[in-house]
Amino acid sequence: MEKTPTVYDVAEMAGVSIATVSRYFRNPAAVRETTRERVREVVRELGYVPSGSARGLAARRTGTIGVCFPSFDDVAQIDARRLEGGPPVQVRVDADAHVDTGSDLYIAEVVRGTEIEAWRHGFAVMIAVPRGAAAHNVVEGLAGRVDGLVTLARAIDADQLAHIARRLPVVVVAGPREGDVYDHVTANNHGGMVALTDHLIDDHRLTRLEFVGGPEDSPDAQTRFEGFTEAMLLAGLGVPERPIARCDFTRAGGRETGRRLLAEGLLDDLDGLVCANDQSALGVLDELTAAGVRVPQDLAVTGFDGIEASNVATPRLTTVRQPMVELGRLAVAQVLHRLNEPMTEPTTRVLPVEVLLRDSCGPHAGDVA
Amino acid sequence: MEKTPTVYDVAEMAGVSIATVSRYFRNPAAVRETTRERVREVVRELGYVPSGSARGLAARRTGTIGVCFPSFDDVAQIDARRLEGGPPVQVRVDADAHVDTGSDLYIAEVVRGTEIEAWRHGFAVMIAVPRGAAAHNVVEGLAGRVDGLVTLARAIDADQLAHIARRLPVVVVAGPREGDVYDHVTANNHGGMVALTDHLIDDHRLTRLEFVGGPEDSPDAQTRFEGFTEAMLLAGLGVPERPIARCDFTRAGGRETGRRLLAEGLLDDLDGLVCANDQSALGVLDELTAAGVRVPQDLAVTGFDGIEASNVATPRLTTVRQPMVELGRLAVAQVLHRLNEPMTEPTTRVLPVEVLLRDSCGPHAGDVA
DNA sequence: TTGTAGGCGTTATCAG
DNA sequence: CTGATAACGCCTACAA
Repeated sequence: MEKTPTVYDVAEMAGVSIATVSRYFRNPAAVRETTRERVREVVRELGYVPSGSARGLAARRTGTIGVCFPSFDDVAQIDARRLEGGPPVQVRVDADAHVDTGSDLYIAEVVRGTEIEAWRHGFAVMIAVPRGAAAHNVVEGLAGRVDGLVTLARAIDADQLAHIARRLPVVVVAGPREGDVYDHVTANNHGGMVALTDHLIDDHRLTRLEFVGGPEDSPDAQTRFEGFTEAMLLAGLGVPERPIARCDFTRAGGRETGRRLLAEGLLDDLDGLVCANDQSALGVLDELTAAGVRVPQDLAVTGFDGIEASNVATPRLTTVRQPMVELGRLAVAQVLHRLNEPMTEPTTRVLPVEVLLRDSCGPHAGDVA
Repeated sequence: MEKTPTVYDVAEMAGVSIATVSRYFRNPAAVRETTRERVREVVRELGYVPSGSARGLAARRTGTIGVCFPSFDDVAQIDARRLEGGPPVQVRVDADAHVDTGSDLYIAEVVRGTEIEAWRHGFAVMIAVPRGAAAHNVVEGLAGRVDGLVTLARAIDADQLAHIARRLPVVVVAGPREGDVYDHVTANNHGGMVALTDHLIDDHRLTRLEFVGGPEDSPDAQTRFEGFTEAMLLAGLGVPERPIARCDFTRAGGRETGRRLLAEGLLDDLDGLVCANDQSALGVLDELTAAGVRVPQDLAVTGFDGIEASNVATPRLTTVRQPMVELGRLAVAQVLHRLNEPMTEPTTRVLPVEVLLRDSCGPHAGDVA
């Protein structure tokens, strides 16, 4: 790289002041056409690119929204994996359908939504995953570089969240928790789970249902469980005190759970397994299929989220679709809103969900339109 | 938000100089324990967060890597879609397995890789999608805010790429093009496609094969086509001049292509369809299945990329897995490397691929280990 | 329409 | 170990 040119270099070479160069970028209409032309020329010539840092400092805003989300990938494993080596092409029979890429579609979609909405408003998006020992630094660095922050549940610890929320608008993508003062954007987890459970009970006549939960500290997982129990209760069925098992929202975790439930014979007199999310449901499905349990004939299985994999799995997974892209969009919209209206009360927006009846809960004559 | 505190506020309240406050963050070891404690206290008290802009300006580096990628979502449609409305829960039978979320798993995985590698080096990642009329501004804004840039193929036009590459390291995730001066990171598209085609020819005895291409301007799609023709040529088979069809790498595009090929009877005396990527292969598969064409019995279909959906589709799609996460990681690693060694020759790194033999090309006795 | 000048909040160098 | 004090590159009244 050549020495990076600045406004001064451009101004000098174009024979104008730095103010004019600045105007050329911020408000071209305020610059005479001929002058504009001259500046344009020099900018090309020099390969000038305005410094975002300088601009951010002077304008007191970065034009960037931060997005923070948790990661389930194993740090140590990342470190270990080599970036190279091996033959250029390897051919193998891939008989096992159970690959876990570690990717999280739900997060990817929400992030995509944030990018879309940010773009619509001329903002950029900065992503960060607080993992490892330096997690706090990651978050602090992010907070210092953005005008507002969107965070998924459990990505930032409560203390630090409180700290940075004093400086910039924070919107949490997940249900609010007790005494929580942030803006929230969430899907109708409760209503979706009630409707899904009702369907299993009313339309499929299933009565012996159990719930496979998510992480203890996930408010969404908790809300879904409550929706499940409420539907059971209202139907006059036995209400489980707690999930029959918990897993970490990953497919691998779902498989592990599936194996355990099978091994312990916990599935023997059960009609259905309602899972807290798709990935774990798919993992459970993997193991059931491998063990010869037929879904949905022997056991119904349902998920939650509506990721693409749930739609192409065999059997296709009945689930509740969250509007993931919209969650991300709305979160950013809310950040932007609060940037303008800082002093209004914290709000919680609940987006509608869609119960998608597919094959893993049984056949559908014409249940619903 | 209260008035944002600065180093000056912290320094004054802690009874130290701003230099010490700065040290507290950059090099805590250089500050006496007792002083450190005092500063820490005030930082908490005030809710102080260092300004990334000011820091970036003073330090002449932002600690951020930019990642630029194309988008296939329709801008007008985005604008139109409402963010709210509708009933809180909707229940419907979802009989059609053919949903296209518009998400691109390939990109999501590459981005995940960039984030991981950036994190390993203490960098943040800023993402941007140049779409719409302001595409140039998006890219320029990004370029001004980062220390280096990773771009996927076709995200940035050649002129602008040349412009910003004068100011910061640029790494392109895709094969190099004629007379191209950037660093590149790519998968072994050619070798992977040759090996896959060889497999179809040698192990399945398929001879009448056609290629479903990608976008005209995709170097990767082009390279894959060349791999295909090379294998055909070496096997002494008829070599198509060009792809039998082209589509835009999306599942919807694949379906459209599938419909056209079916309608025009182009599939009638064919053994197999080699597609340029998974999404389009899945789309083609959707239509074939709907039309009663049995895969692989009537026609073999293969993909390229190795996204998760290819693994759970019915039939499971034979494909070539690109190391997507590694592509992203390596791209960032290369940006970082060039940040230190600016004057070395442009390099192209080709990462190994894996041909995954699954069900969509026919049964595998024990072809390969 | 254009120029002047005073910040914006850090980092980094150099004394002490 | 700590404190002054220049940069750093741009924005934005205010003036001309």
